[in-house]
Amino acid sequence: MEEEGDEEGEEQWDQIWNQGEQDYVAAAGSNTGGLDRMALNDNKAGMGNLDKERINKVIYEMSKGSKYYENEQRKEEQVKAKIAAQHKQIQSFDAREIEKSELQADAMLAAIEEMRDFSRTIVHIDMDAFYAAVEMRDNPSLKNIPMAVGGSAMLSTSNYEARRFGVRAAMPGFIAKKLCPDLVIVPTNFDKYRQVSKDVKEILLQYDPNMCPMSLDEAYLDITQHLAERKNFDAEQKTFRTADGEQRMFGVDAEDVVQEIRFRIEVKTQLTASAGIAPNMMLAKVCSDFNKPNGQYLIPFNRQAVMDFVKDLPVRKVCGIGRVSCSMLGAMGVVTCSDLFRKRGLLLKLYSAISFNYFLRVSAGVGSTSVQRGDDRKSMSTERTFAEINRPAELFAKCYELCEALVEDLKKENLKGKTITLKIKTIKYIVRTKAHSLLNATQDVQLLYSTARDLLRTEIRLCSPEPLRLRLMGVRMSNLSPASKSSDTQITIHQMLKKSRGEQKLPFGAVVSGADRFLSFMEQKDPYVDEDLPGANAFPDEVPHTSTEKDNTEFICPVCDEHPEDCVDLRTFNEHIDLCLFHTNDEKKEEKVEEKGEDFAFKCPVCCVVLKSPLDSFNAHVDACLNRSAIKEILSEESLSTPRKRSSGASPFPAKKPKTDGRHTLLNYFKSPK
DNA sequence: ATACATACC
DNA sequence: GACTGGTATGTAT
Repeated sequence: MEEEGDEEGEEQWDQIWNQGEQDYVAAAGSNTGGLDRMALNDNKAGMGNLDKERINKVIYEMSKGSKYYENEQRKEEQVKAKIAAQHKQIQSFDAREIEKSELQADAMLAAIEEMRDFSRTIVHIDMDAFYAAVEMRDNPSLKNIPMAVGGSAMLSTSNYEARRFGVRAAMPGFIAKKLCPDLVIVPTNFDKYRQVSKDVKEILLQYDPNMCPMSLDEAYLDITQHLAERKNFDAEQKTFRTADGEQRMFGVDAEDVVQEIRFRIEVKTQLTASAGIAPNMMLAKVCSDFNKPNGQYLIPFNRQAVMDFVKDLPVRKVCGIGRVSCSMLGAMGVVTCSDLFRKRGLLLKLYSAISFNYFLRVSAGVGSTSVQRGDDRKSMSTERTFAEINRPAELFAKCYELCEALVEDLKKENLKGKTITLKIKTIKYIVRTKAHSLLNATQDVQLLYSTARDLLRTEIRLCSPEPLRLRLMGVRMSNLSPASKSSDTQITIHQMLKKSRGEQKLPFGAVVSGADRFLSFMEQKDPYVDEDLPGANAFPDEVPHTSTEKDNTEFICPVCDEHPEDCVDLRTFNEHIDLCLFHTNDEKKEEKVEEKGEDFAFKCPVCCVVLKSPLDSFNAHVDACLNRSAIKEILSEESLSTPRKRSSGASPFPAKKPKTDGRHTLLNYFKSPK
């Protein structure tokens, strides 16, 4: 959407259009402690009346010294280092090789020129300050006051009143409040935006059935076909009226069509949109920003017009060239698109073929003319920011929560995936990702979790004995494929378990969690009972948890995969996990893997069922047995309030305690806390 | 294949 | 005090 993080105000760029370089220089640390990336980002449009000095100072004052700011400094250093490395590389070139590269670049440019295409009319539609506009529409009292949509942690967008104060999308609410104490922050209402977006799309589809929405508030259209058909339209087909019945007839040119589209959007939604019309998507996108808000701009469909447009266009305006690329390019004197051409010899030597080709295309004003939307998603993920979590038990529980959420989403789209990626962000804002690919794609929570859990466990161990202190965790599934049904290996396990179930001691003990948010998990049906299969309900949920079973409640450690007998309550169990993390390493896991050769019938150490299945399936089974209850149990309020400590004892297990009688189940433990 | 960075909304 | 969440892709190893 146009209120994206690196974007800004929407007065015409007239002033800035021809002074990119100045802007770049001016951006460097004024009042921001020298940290360019902290500064208000105004490189895409003029923010004429803004007191940038003051705004940057406020942002800096609010941020300096924070963990966030320190991380930004770190990243800034990295970028500087990259620029320095680039500089060094540049110095190692001699003029002759640059000339040679220029010739090579010219050959590539000729090929690009060959592909230049003016046959398509591409339109980019972009709703103005979308979320804010919707909120203002539905609550007129917000209309003439500075307002933003989002929360105190982060804003999604702001209205134009607020932008005058420097309040913008991707700015934390508390800083925005500092910049503009009267700012009203309205919580996001996505359902509403989705509905409005749907209304807009309905209109757009009439001009291009293959229209490509990029988000709730923007879309690309190829109206070539419509323009051709429109020649035969009668007056009525080009006539639309306002709610008041006022009529308006539109012409047959691209600009007329876009006027019509924008008119219809406004009539239908009471919201304004801006639009760009150009021979390709790259240019159309830039154009839609040019006369924003509530305006449109067309680039004539000939080479000269395109080259004129691109000549002084700051590279930062181009979709795909962000803050960092802009800095890197700026460091070698590339600010406008024509600079990309001037420096093509150098760029060819510095950048990869992909990047260089992209730069050349940009310099020539050539972009994609095909608005086909790639309908195959590549990945799906869930991530959450939270107040610091550092205790392993809570980290594992959070991980499980995310896996559950992700699987729910996967199932909505009937997808399964092979590669699982765990993402963590420490309280210092350092982000790490760890990935592991399975042999087969899955959409099974237990299998997903068992993998994510291993990745998390490794991270916890890696920083041991220090706790892993996180502010965010995320789980992603990639390598996706459609989830066909019965071929899933999990089914095999389901069936096996069901077969043997009657003879087995039930694998799961009574499960109780003090945390409300896990109650639903506790109540959910046994994941190993597949209702779609006959006999699936032979053991309804209520039955397994007999009093006998409860008496056999076991605490399963997510680290060592054992259920130490002496863990009779959550406190001792937590101590066990901590010790376990401290004392064990991945050797144990390696051993286990070796044990499991091909074609090896293996007895689940938890539920005693003998399984003969692929390693991943077996692991899934064991992990399910191990974790179904354990992860939840350890999250009680009691456990959370237990001070975190690691004893230095040699044994990974807590001191042995006498086994309690049947009444000392987790359930009872919580019903009558000590 | 994995890790990390960049970019966009 | 306090700085998102989801997806794609490029780059390096």
